[in-house]
Amino acid sequence: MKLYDPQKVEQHAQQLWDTQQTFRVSPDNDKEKYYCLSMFPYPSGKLHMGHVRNYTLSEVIARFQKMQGKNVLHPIGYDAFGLPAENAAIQNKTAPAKWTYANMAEMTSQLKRLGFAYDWTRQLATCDPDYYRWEQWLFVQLFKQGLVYRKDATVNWDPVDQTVLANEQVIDGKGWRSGAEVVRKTIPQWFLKITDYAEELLQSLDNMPGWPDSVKTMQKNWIGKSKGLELDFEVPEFGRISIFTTRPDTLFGVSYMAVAPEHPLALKAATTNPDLAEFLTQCSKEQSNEAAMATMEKKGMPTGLIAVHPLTGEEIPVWVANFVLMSYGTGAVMAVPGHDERDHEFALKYNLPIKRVIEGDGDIQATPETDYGILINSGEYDGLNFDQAFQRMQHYFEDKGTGRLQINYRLRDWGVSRQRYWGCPIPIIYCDKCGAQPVPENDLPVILPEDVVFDDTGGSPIKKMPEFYETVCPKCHEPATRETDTFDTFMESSWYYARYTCPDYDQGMLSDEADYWLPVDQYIGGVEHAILHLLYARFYHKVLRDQGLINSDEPFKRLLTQGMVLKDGAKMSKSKGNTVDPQALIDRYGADTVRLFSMFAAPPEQSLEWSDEGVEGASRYLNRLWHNVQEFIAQNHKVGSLDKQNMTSEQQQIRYKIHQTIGKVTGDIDERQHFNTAIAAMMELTNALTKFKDDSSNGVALLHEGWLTLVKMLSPFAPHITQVLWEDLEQTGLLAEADWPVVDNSALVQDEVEIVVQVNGKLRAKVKVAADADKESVEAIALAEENVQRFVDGKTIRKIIVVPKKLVNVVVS
RNA sequence: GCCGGGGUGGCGGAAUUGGUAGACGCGCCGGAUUCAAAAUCCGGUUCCUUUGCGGGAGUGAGAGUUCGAUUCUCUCCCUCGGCACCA
Repeated sequence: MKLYDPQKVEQHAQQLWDTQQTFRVSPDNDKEKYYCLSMFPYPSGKLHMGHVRNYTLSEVIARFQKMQGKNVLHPIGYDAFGLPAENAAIQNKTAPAKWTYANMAEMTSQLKRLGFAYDWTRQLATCDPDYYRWEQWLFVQLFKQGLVYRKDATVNWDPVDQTVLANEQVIDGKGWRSGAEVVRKTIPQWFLKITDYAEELLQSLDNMPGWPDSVKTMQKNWIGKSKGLELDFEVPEFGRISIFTTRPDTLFGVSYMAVAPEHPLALKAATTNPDLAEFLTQCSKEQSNEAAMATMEKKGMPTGLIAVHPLTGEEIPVWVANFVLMSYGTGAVMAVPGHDERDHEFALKYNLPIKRVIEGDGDIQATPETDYGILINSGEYDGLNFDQAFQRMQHYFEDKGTGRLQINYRLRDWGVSRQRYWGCPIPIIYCDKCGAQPVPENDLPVILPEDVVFDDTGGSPIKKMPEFYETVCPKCHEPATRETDTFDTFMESSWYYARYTCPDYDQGMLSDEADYWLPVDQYIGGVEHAILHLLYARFYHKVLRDQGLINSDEPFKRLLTQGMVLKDGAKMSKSKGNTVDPQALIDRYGADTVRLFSMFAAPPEQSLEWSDEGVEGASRYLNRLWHNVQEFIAQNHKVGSLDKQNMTSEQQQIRYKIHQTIGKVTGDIDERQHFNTAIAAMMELTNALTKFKDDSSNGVALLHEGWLTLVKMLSPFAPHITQVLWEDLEQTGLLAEADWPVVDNSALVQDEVEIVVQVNGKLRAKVKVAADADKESVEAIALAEENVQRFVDGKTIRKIIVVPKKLVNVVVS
């Protein structure tokens, strides 16, 4: 009998797919298309188990869909720009490009060794000028259409290295290399008007049944639509300032105002107030990310300025507060400590008045009451509820011209400028006379020089390369300066899924083929991308649609968010030293085992706890399968057709098991996407077939059907071993191109079912009844059970609940 | 802090619509095979109690709804992910 040699088996199968170009696809209008995609990897070095898991998930779905007869696009590429390449460049004294290309080559060979069913002809890398030139082209179009603008924004500045730091490079408020205290610095940067699409991005979520509710909720909250009033407050010594509030009903409870440290009012007041100026400097050293803002100590300082309450005429102090965000609303808020948590905390700390203006009987001085209610202490507005008060105030301020209805979004415009080298150059030229000019389309792409040297500060080399940034103005042809910032790498990952449909097209960003394949039918990737990447990609898709490049509204029909791969309860990482190298496992057990284990260990959405023993188990299972099928083949039976009319009870049972498993596995892959239970069901079938010893003609026919069915169903998970078993079972063609098995409902008919008998909800017996037995006879059979009688005897039967084909519950007292 | 997940045997997990808690696998225990070991095969394996049949408890903690709750509701604890310059 043939022995199972994974390395030999896998080489054989991979060679077949390679020479026959099995997974190369082109549009075919005779077949239903299916586009299956995993989030592409950042080429950080070698593959890690998270990659293996991600790509095996899309692999199983892609191969399954192909066996359903669909025209399946399953591509792969590299998200090649990014910070780690620069870090490696500093550390290893190599150019980021060199490091990146070497990593891509390494990872490609690993992906090939895993036998993934990719169309390798469509491979792309985002650092390729043939890719990013179209990103630059799109940016120029958006620039011309006014969807791009430049404004000042905050960055982390390392004053020693004289460089901008990513949030990740700021550790406890200090630069990661220099250790210097990082400060906030404001510099002009480019923005995409994603907020123009906020409403559509929000509305479309209601029409995306293929996305997990959790992701849709996160995006909804991220967009954060809120309806409120924008109100103008007169500040006699400054002018008018606007605030945004969702709670105008609490306007009479305002006891102070607060503005962001970057607010013009704060800056002006600081010019004559050294203490305030010092406070603003302090604020500029605090981290500006949202988590830090929310958890830091709330601090403030009065500006000395007074605002006039628009309804009562009362004078209220204007404070600067470190928790007010310049980037949300107007950068100024009215503070109602009686009915807002944060205002309350601040008022207690600085001894500001707390007023009750919503009915209630708690101690408002001790605890704020944030629920809606009936207005009190609000003059003519007393007795109104939230909606009434909102409307009357809206009308009042609109008539006066000092307030207006305002829909606000928490979502901010997308800042795309990065002061980094290893990214796509922003195609802009600055001219002293003509201002910022887009690079003419004929001059695209602006190519990033790849032969560069990094110094120890980590600053971008192209900022010191006159041969890169010295140019002429495309309008007046006078000497001008090229933009040296590059794009946020989310720009590349926002449209790569579309470029896979036509990766070599050089006449435009996308060809007609895009609309054949798009939208992506199944997208798979880490849950950590639930908001940013997925929101940016959705935005980009709508932009591409509005440019007339594609005709769908959303990029990803169905989304599967996979959990992380853990070892010893922690995320695998080099610094923790708890990584597992998939390559070593492939060398030892083969790709099929690694793939099978990664699918079997946990359902895809959950985190996966690594287990060396579990891999051993997967390998053992494949060995057992191989052995059992080879043993069946070695017996050299003549396989005839099944005589369904004359089956023994055992034969009926094994046939039931085969077809029940087909239903289970198909549903688990297609609908539930719980691949672990699909594998468990196949293991059960393997166990059942192994135990089924029957040399009769029907027995052999059933075993043949069973093993063949199993080989087919396991093929998306373990395509190599099953391809060889398929050949050994004397089947023709490639298993990857075979039809998926279909359930024969006649095999699932059962005359008898087992039902559970409970007394007061506790299991007391199991009985077999006819499948079509009526309620009365089921009750009678259940009550006749000896162990049921023990618990019913001497008590009164209150009622009997019968769930057909499942259970009987006798309620006694 | 805010938003979104997760918590079930010794371990990974199963229970799909409120209906047998622990499928499948790992580990462990016992047996077969072997000169011996590895590998393989067979059997057992939630905990407590019982020779056995059986009984009791049990899904992070506490309450609630229900004939019946791992599943629904509320409060709390722990943990993971995201928070806009990591990708």
